Amino acid sequence: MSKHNIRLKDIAEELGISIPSVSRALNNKPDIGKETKKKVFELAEKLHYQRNQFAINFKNQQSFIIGVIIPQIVHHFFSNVISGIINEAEKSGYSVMLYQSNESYESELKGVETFQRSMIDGLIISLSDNTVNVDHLKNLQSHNVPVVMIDKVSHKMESAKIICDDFKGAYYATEHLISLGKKKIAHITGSLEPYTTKERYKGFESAIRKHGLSLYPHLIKKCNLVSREEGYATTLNLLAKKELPDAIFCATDPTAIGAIQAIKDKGLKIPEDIAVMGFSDWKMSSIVDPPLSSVSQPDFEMGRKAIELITKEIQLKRDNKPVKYETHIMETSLVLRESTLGKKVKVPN
Amino acid sequence: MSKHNIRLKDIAEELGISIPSVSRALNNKPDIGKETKKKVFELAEKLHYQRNQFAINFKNQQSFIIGVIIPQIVHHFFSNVISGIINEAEKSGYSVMLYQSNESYESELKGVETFQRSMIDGLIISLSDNTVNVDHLKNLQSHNVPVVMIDKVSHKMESAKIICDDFKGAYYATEHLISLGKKKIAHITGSLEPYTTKERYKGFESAIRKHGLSLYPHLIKKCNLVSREEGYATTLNLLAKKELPDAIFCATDPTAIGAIQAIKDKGLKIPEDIAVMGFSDWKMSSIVDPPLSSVSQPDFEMGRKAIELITKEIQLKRDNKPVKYETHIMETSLVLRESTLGKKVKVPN
DNA sequence: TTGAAAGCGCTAACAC
DNA sequence: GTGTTAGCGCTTTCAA
Repeated sequence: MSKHNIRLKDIAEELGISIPSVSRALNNKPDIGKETKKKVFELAEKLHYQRNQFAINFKNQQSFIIGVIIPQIVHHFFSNVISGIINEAEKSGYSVMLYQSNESYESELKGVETFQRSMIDGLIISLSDNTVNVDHLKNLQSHNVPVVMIDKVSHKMESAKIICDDFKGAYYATEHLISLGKKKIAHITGSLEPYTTKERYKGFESAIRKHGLSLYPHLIKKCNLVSREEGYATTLNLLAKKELPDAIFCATDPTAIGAIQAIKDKGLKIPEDIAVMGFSDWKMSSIVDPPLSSVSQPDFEMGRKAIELITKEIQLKRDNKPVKYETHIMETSLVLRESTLGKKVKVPN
Repeated sequence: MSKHNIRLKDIAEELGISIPSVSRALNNKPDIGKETKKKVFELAEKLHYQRNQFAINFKNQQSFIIGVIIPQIVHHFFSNVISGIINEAEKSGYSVMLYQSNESYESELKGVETFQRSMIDGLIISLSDNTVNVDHLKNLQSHNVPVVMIDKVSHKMESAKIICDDFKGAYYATEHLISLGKKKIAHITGSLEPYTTKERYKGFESAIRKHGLSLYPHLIKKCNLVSREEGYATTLNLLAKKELPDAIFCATDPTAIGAIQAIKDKGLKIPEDIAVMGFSDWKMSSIVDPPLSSVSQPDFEMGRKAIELITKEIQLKRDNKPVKYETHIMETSLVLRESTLGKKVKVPN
C-alpha cells in the first residue's frame, strides 16, 4: 500500500520533464514528442498511475453521473427501466446513481437534495404518487441540471418526458375482451391522480363506447393502491352483486391477480365465466393460475430512451445551444394468456 | 438563469470580507464573529448559494459514493438488497451508484473500472456466477477502496462478507418436509459453483441423514440456471421414473415454481402426492397456485448491514486504523404455505 | 475574530 | 515540442 497515489508530478519529476508534458502525453494530445510520450506511458504503466478523477471533475465541473429517482426498485416495471438506464448509460460513459422515493414526496425531496450535493449531470425521475409540487425539479433545472421525466410525469413543468400510450393500451385491451364476446365488462381503476391510471380508464371507456356497449356504473370500481389485496376485495365486492360482469379489466397486474384469486375462490371459471385482463405485464403474471393476459410496457426501452434524451440535453446545455423539450410516447403491446384466451391443451410427456 | 454559480468569493466581495471568513461562517466553525456569521448566512440565502461539491470532494479526496455491483436488478432478492442499501446509505450521507453485471465476468470488470473512475469510496458487490478471478477487486482494495462482498462471495480474497446461512436454511426446510411424513425427498440443486447452492445441498443432505432417511441418488437432480423452465423439465423427468418422490426441495423458487407446474400438469396433487419447497421466498411465490413454501432470506437487512460494514471500514482506513474483516452469517427463516401445508379452508364472504 | 497565503491535481493559455 | 504560469472553489494553516 503506497503512501500516496501517483500524480503527474511524480512522473514528471522522475522523468525530468514538466507536468503539462506528462498530461499531454497521457491524454494523447498532438503537441507532444513521440519519444517523450513513450517514456511517459511506460513509467505511468510501471507506477500503476491512475488519474485523479476528483481533480478532473473539479476542473470540468462535470461528474458524468446521472441521478435516477424512482418510487420503488422492487417493481418489475421499474427494475427493468433501471436496467435499461444503466446499460445505456454505460455506453455513453455515464454512471448511474439510484434513489427510491418509496412513493413519498418528502423522500423524493431528500433524494433530489442528495443528488444535488453529488453534483449529478442530469436527473431521470419517475414521480412518487404523492408528489404534486415539482418546485424541487424546477430548482434543479434552474441550476442547469437537465431533468427527464419518465412514466409518472408532471404537466406542471417543461421538460423532456417519456411515457407510454396508456390510453391506447387500455383501448386495445378492452377491445380484446369485446372481441371475445364479453358484454358486461368491469373496470378496476386507480386513484386517478397519477396520470397513468386515468389514461387507462379513458382508453377503456372509449373502447366500450366505440363498440356500442354499455358502460355500467356499478361495474366501475376505484381503489387506491391498485394492490393485490385491493383487487381481491374489490372483486369480491363486484361478485356479491346480482348482475355479474363477464370480464374485468384491471388497471394494474397486482389488482388483476387479486381479482383472479377472488373469482377462483367464488368457484367461477376464468375466462369462461369471467375473463381477466391486467396492465403492465409483471413477470409474475405469467405464472399465476391461469396465466394473466396483460398490456406490456416497453420498460427497458423507456430507460434506454431516457438516457438518450438526457445525454443529448446535457450536451446541448454545455454547448449553450437551445433545448427543446420533447414528449416521447411509446407503444404498448398486448400479451394474451389463458385468463382471456382459455386453456390450451397441455400434453405432459 | 445566472451566468455562473455563486461562489464564496461572490459573497465575500459583496460583504467586503475575506473568503475564509465566509467559509468559516457557512461551516459553523467556532472562530467566527457572530455578526459576520449572520450576515453571511443571510446573503448566502438571498443569493441561493450552493456549495460546490466538486471542490470539496477534490480537496478531501472523498466522494461519498458507494458503488454497488449485483448480477441482476430484476430479481426480487437483489432489488430488496439494493433497497436496504440505499435506505441505509442515505442515513450515513452516502449516495449509491449502481451497476449490474448480468452474470458476466467481463461486465463486472467494466463496472469496477467505471466505478474506479467515479472515485467511489467503497464497493459492495455480489459476484457474477461466471466470476472466478477476483483480481479486479484486489486491485480496488490495494487502492484503498474497501470492498464488501454480499451473498455471492469469494473465498479467494480477504474482505468483509455478508452471507446468509444457506446450510441451516436448507436443513430446516428439509426437516419441515420430513416432519410432514415425507420419506422420499427429491432435491433439485444448482451448478454447485456459486457457494450458495452447494451449501443448500449440504444442508439438505445433512437433514436427510440426521433423520435416518435414505438419500436416493436418482432423486438428486442438478440443473444449471435453476430457472423455472429447468425446474419444469427436471421435474417432468423425475416424474417419468417409476418410483416417485413424495416431496421436492428446490434450490431456488423459480425452480420450485416450474416443479409445481410440472406436478399439476401430470395431474398429481400438491402437497398430498408431492410437497414442494423452494428457497429465497420471491414475491411471486406467494401467488402461485398453490402458494409456495420457501426459505426467506433477510435481503433488505443484508443490504443494510453491507452499508454498516463498509462505512465502518471507510472510516477506519481514513483514520489509518487496522481493519479486520468479518464474515456475517445471517439467519434465514421458513415461510410455510400451501405447497407443503395443504389448503386452508377459505370462506368467501 | 479575521485575513493572507498556500495547496489539493489537473489542464488550458501563452510563451519560446 | 516543451516549459511557465495561472486557475478551477474550497479549506487549512499561519500571522496578526
